[in-house]
Amino acid sequence: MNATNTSVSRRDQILREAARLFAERGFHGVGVDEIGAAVGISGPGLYRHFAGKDAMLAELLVGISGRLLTAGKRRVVEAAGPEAALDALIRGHIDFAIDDRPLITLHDRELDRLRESDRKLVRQLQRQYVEEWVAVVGRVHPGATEREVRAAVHAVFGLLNSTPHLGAQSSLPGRREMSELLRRLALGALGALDSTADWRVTY
Amino acid sequence: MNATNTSVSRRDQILREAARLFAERGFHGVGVDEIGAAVGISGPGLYRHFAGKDAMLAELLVGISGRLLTAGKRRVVEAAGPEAALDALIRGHIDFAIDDRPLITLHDRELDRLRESDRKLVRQLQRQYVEEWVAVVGRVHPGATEREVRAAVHAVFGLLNSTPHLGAQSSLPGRREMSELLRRLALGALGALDSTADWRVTY
DNA sequence: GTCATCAGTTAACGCTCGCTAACATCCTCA
DNA sequence: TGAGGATGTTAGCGAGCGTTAACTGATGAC
Repeated sequence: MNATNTSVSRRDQILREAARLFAERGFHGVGVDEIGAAVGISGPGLYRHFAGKDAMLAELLVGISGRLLTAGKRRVVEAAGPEAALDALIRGHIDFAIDDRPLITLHDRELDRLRESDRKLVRQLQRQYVEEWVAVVGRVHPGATEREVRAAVHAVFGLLNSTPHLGAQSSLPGRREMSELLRRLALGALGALDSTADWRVTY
Repeated sequence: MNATNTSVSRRDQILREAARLFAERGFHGVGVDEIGAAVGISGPGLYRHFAGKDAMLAELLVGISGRLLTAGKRRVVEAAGPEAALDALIRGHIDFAIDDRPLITLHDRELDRLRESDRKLVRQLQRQYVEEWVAVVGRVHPGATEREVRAAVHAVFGLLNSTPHLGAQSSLPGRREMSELLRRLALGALGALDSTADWRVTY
């Protein structure tokens, strides 16, 4: 039992360091020896915990996709109405983006390095997550076409996922301030879905 | 002269295919043989045109960064006022994002694979481009702090650069429609910089 | 007509990488 | 006590990589 606990903790430790390294230098740019060194063991020692380097990436991507979807679904059903659901989706996504920066980075960057079966699974989870958003945004902004909504949702993902790209500079807002700002920006962007015309001629 | 023209054209052809492959499978995930095959020659034949694989990536990243900055500066000085300058920056960035998808992808993904000198150069060009945006956005939305403006500019980059991530699905808007939508979303997001409070209590 | 240059080829080198094999150590528990 | 599983280690393999070397054919200049 204690051995099992130690093992799980080691696994998680490896996954966390692997995610960080993959995000920093790319999947192909990191060797198993480096991952091992990051947790204090040698490269081949990793094979006591994972079938291979691919398996680590697969577990990371399936995990983040699944958690995003699960949390998103829960937040939507618990919300009082569409506006509250949208706000909850935005807040939840921001928490993921800020707290799990490396995973968010990997999530849209290294998907093609997976075996086909894993890639299909991750794609399916991602698609369901997008659909969750599209349904909610479509109800909050009924004037927009579904194609517009779908593109806007992807664009808002890009907006919210921008945090990992700027590495902890001092000239940036703190966590709470950044979270609130991203939320306002996302709501502002989606709010533009309502105005179908008259955007060109203000000046 | 004719030989030089042929050579330049070949160089550009190689750069275009290399950008596409790097964006698809990552810098480390593409071999020189594949790049050569994409333009109809063998791997080592590339060394008649480039010093190495690194040099191709460097030329791509320096090129896109420089062109973004140059076009951005030109658009700002040619604009009638801050609002027009911001709109011109947005339109210009969208054109880059849509027309040079692979380069936009590489631009924020493979920067760390460069030699230090090249990386410094690209970073400097990127920073100047960001400053161009920050100055304009700060004038259009004087109520926001500079930290907010800076984070918002990065977020809008993420929004505008989201196009490359969705690969030409049929359920998406066409080029002109997508361009107009992205512009509205970006303006909507930045518009949220003006409302400092009262965003939480609408429902 | 010859010769230099350009643009390509194939062969091969040295290095790195993911992974396996074989062995060592510790912990647990009957 | 001692057998066995869990978790490491080091050595080494086989493949793939970027790059260089040596060579070949075409083309244009004098």
